[in-house]
Amino acid sequence: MPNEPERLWQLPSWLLNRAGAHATRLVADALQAAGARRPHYTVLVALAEQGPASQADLGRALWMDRSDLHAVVSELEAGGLISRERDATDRRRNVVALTAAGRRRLAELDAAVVAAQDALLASLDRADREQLVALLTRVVRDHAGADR
Amino acid sequence: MPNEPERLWQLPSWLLNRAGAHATRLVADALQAAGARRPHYTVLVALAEQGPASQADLGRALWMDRSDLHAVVSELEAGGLISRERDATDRRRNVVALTAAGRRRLAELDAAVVAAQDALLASLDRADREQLVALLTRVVRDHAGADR
DNA sequence: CAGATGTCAGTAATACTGAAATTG
DNA sequence: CCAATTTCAGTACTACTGACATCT
Repeated sequence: MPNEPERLWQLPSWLLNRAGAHATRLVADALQAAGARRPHYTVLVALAEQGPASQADLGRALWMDRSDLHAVVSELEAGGLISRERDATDRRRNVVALTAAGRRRLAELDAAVVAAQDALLASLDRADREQLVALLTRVVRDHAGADR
Repeated sequence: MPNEPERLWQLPSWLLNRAGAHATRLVADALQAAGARRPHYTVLVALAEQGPASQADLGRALWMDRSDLHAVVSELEAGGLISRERDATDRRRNVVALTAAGRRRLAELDAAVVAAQDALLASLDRADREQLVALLTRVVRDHAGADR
């Protein structure tokens, strides 16, 4: 009979991984219905908020590897959701920007992702959710100083 | 300049994934120094707590796939940390149990994992940590009913 | 020359799928 | 016959590493 190992249920890293896997599944399923994956959505959100940016800046803002970001940006460009052009003032950089189609697609994805958050946190009321977000933010921000 | 997209920092699933990735890295590094990986530790903990169990029961208790569990159990057996024998009363099952060497190894790994938790939650005091564990437990437990 | 950027190839670890063989 | 268990082969996604060419 499968008992729940209490030591694991007291281990923050294990709980984070389990909840994270759960979240990943819910969000991925929601995005898949719209033909996108998690990193694609993340990049679109960042571009919508801070406007055009280089791939290196996006990587630092999103904690994504340059290499993975390159693949995602290429796919988004192929789908016409973003534009990618050489920066005239610094020709090492690509300037990545949302297109009108990208903005429309993001609106669709947003609805799906919001619904997934609700499913994920169904057992928590509004105050609990804010508590959780506040605590996680501190953990993530604390680590953010480590690399960049 | 990489700004932080506020919408992502308000998104529970994103925070969970980031904090989870952070936790995974810290724990994996700690375990690697002792020559183990995360699932190995998890299986050892479960066996130490609930005693001998079949692979199917371990999988359900730990939320691990049968297929992945098979690989982990094989590696632990090769290292002499667990024993694996056919169940005489139900010959479909393997009875997996800790060996003395496994118990010693677990004690070493425990120290490393506890240290990793401290590094992970460095920015939270004791009350905050308990709050976080309580909230995550509710999220995970809520989802637990979904499959098993 | 040192450093940043984008690109490319490849790897490790996790989560998962589908199927076969054995047993209850 | 149906269901559970173990085993096996293979896939998808994420995270990461190392290298290279280009540009500042």
